[in-house]
Amino acid sequence: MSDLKKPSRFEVADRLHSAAIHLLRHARKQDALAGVGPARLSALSVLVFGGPMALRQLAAAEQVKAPTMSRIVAGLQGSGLAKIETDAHDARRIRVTATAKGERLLQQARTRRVQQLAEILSEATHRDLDTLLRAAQLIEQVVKQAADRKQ
Amino acid sequence: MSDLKKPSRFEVADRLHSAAIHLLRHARKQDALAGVGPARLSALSVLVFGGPMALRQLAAAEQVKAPTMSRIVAGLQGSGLAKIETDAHDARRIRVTATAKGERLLQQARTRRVQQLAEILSEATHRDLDTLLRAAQLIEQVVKQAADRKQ
DNA sequence: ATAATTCGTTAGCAGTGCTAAGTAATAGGA
DNA sequence: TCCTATTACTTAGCACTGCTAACGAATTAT
Repeated sequence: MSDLKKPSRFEVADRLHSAAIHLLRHARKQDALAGVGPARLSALSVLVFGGPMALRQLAAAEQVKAPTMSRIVAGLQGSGLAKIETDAHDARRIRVTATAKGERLLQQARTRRVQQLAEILSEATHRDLDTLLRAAQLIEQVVKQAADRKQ
Repeated sequence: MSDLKKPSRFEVADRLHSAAIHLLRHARKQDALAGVGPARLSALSVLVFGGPMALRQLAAAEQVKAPTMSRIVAGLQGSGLAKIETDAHDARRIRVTATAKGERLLQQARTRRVQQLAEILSEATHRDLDTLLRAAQLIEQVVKQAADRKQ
């Protein structure tokens, strides 16, 4: 109960936006250790958890235009983190796949990021953690709903 | 009723990380409309809500190195969104201030961002909003504590 | 007075976003 | 079938954002 005020959606959205930015800035520090930029790391994550896919799909998943993803994939390929094959049914398409090295690197980077955030949460009580967990679940839920509404 | 399980810091960090990424991907779309890059917009926000400050302070607030902030401020100045004065007590320092134009632009961008996220929250109940607001406050708090521990 | 520190800038690199324009392959219609 | 339109990806070139290294100027400490 604590707060008597009923927060407006606008107020919540604004504070949530700010909090998310500040939170991710801390996680970002660890990314430097991976030796791979954030866009490549994020795309690699999609490949590892979503499986091989065409460039256009990958671009859509990352909400980025095709030329941008083309360069990201080229970078991943150059580092040996992903490989490109041509589609058997459509020679225009490519099939991007994470390599074993890519999967290994992603897991390490992911662990570092999460541990960095866990460290930040060291002052949080169990009650706080419960609130944060429920908030994270809510966010995933409403974001998914919003994405579904679009298509 | 919620959950009987006590969430670990690691688990909370992991879900929070994922939620923050997905949330910000939606907000990012609106930022393009401002005609000002995200780093400049964010720095301008600090100036508007935190008042005039030295470059070093601003860099610290944005968790960015001095040369990066130097360029961001130069960009803001070039667009007439901020102005630079010399500090009266210490001639090495500069005093960065948001202009009226900067404040106006920030408020517009802020409104767009907030409306975008508020739309996403359209399905959330008052109870959900309360959870999200408290989570946002907690995040800001622990991030601030982490930043203070460093210096 | 001199040395060390602090503040900000400049230069140069890498990465990431975009649009415009080009190439190659596929799909569709006359 | 052949010609056109569409789709998939790449290339080129721009702007923005992050970094380190190296510099000049001002302040602080010895």
